[in-house]
Amino acid sequence: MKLVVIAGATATGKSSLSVQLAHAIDAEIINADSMQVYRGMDIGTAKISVEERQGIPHHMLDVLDVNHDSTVAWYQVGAREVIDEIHSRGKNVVMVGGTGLYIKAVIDELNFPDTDPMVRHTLNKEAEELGIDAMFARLEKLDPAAALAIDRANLRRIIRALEVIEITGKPFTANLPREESIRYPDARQFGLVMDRELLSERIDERVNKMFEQGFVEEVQKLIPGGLLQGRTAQRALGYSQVIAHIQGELLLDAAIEETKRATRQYARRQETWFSRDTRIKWISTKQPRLESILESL
RNA sequence: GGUGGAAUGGCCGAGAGGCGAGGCAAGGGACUGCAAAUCCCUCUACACGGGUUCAAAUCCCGUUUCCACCU
Repeated sequence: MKLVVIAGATATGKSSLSVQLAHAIDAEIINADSMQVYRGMDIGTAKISVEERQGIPHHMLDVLDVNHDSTVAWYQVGAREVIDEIHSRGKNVVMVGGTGLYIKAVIDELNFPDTDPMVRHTLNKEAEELGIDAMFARLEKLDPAAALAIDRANLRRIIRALEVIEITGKPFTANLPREESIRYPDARQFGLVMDRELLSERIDERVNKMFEQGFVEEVQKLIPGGLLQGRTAQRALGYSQVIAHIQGELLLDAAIEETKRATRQYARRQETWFSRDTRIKWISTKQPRLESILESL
């Protein structure tokens, strides 16, 4: 049974292509977008509508409430279960999305040591009191290899490394596999590319449409559901800007412009991430997408 | 026409004789439980022409443009 991945930056047209592909190879779709997992976050995440899904089952989509946090570890487990379940029914899988880490976590043998809220809480408190330099110094002592890999200014990653060391009693780097071991060696990955200018135009268009379709109202409706309580959902592109607008910190026009800008920057980061994975076969706008994929399967 | 003020990198914006503020945008990059997150790097400007000075974005003179006010 096949596992086909469609990756690439936002607004490159992954979703609609994935439906076509699913039809062509008798597959079901698994979402690999960290924000589209949330129920109710539809307009702002440019989530594919039910009609557009054309009857193809979509998994890992609309599975989390906004007041819960999505994490890679959670996604990894869930997505793998779904993949194996679909395969066991004799169907293929198309995994689509722009969250590179999520895709990698599923396909490759990434293992995420547990997290402990108490440990983390203490570390955060210590960081506040002692400062980031002290935390980095501690990491340097406990795990020099990790300190080398983590930027001294990136508190979030420093704390996670310290957390893992404390929980497992082993250096953070000990948990990382030496060589690439792959969970789904037969997975085929495709990436959609578009030149910056075109992508930029598409992003602007898409964001304008979001606001016309009632993005602000969507956010307003999500707030009673706990949007502001969770850590991840409220930071989503556009959502954080709209929240700022609702709270009177940002004019509507500014929120729109900021969303466009932030989305463009995000697209760049996505390209950087995906460009590292040499297994990805890139498809440009000049090629017939569906055909190109079907040919190389 | 007169008087005064201003002119700084793609944009905003400090500096007021000698180490090229900073922010934003843009570009590049990192990435193993918040990843649409978090973080790193790069981009050498002072309107123009003269002058003073060892040294001028900073002082002086003129030119241009803009803004105020006056007639």
